Amino acid sequence: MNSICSQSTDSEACKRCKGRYCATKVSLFKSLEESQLKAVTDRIVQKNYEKNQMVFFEGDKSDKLYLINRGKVKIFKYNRDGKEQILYILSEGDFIGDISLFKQVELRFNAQAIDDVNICELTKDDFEEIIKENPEIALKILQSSYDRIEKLESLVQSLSNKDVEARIAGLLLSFIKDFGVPGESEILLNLPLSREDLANYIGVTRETISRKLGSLQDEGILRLEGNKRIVILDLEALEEKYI
Amino acid sequence: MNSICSQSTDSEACKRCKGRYCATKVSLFKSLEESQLKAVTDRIVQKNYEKNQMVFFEGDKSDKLYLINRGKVKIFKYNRDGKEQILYILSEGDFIGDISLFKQVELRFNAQAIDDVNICELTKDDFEEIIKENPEIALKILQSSYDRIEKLESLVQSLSNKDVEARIAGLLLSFIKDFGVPGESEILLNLPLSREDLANYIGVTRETISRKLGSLQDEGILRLEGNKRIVILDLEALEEKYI
DNA sequence: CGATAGTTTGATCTTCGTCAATGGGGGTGG
DNA sequence: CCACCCCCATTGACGAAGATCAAACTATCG
Repeated sequence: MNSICSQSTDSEACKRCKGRYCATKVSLFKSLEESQLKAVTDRIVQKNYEKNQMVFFEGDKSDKLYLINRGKVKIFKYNRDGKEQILYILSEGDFIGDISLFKQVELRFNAQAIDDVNICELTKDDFEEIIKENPEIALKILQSSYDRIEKLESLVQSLSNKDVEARIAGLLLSFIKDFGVPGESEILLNLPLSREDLANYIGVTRETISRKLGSLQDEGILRLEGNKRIVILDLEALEEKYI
Repeated sequence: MNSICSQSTDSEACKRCKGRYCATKVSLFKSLEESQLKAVTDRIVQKNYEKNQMVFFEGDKSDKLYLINRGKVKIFKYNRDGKEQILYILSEGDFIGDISLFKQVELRFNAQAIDDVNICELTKDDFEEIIKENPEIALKILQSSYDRIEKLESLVQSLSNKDVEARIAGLLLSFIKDFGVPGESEILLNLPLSREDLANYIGVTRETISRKLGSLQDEGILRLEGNKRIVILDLEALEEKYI
């Protein structure tokens, strides 16, 4: 999912075209024809959220579909001890809100912008209208809900792992898959999350993350560059930690 | 989901009718008319699995839909340290296999009978045929996949809880919801799982489960009756532990 | 260049896992 | 009908690993 639209020029274009690009970007609408795409686009309202701003809160009435157009959004709940448990990191092309469209009336989690984020919003009614006109979208929703199930199952798998090092390895590997930039022998990883968020993802404290990343660096598996960049030096060794 | 068909008489009927009852029992097929129901029934193959028998294995080719007709089935994976991580407990009326029907070719988890189990099996091809004839089933699949997502999200929530007592409380509460029999002031809970399985569900050891259940008993919150029965004495206190 | 939020490091405490021994209940065979 | 056995659960002692609290450090941005 390497963002064309995250370049500034294109995001300019996005504004001009009133969200058309974001509709094409979302896999849900990829199959639509030009005219239908226009119908979707006309119903979309674009919004910008700046870094750390909340997109919605747990308990909010769920009456919209949110399509991520640019940036990243973290979806999380608070657990018993008041810490965030991150469930998903959504990027460009992903969408959320669907679950509640057919069933729930309240959102079951919080959504917060990680970057500066541009989101296309579609009301529940409009969305259902679109589905009626294009029933094949329902199948795509099903598809994407399976993707979500898979993500959750592997998160469960990871959380059930006692060994914290294995959990971190798993987290890094999944980030590499999503956001990694392969070099000649190394892989550059621009972390979308702070240490604290990393910790919240795999259910440990930020101190533990620090220590474990430190020891992975000592072992020569990776190199930490500032707070937001990690260079993976030995992918195989990292995979070994996870398996 | 209180089982009519788990009574012996009815399960006799099930055999005679060649699976018709199991088709009606499954929410997927509830909307079907008599004639369509018959079409489904004719394609179903019933199988019995005895306690602890495996229904399928992770990595098996996924070419069937499994509808639970009687009994309970646990769905699990093995994690890095070789222990089971239980993902779902399926009972009568639930089904599994759907996820792989449209996408994967390999099952991503193991299924094992907890009780003596009766399962109706439907091939992938037959199922797709049925969906074509009854498109409204697709929507039900979507619905049930949302249910699954909810289950997983709350499992994640629970696993991310450091406090083991809270995790156990959460597990008990979810069992109460599914299998609890309310009395006058107490709630009787017939556990579907062994101590070891309970432990595998929330990612701790069986010894820890024993100790924590013991201390909940000491606090007067519940009473242990043998290995498979728990009487909940103070539901509010239990909920307090979870919140 | 300085302020500040985020990160790392250290020392101590708590909790759960591990290993080993004991206990009990249900089913089977005498 | 009882005794025995086996499986499962419980209990105890100990150690390891991560949480917590506190302090030092550093990246980043104005």
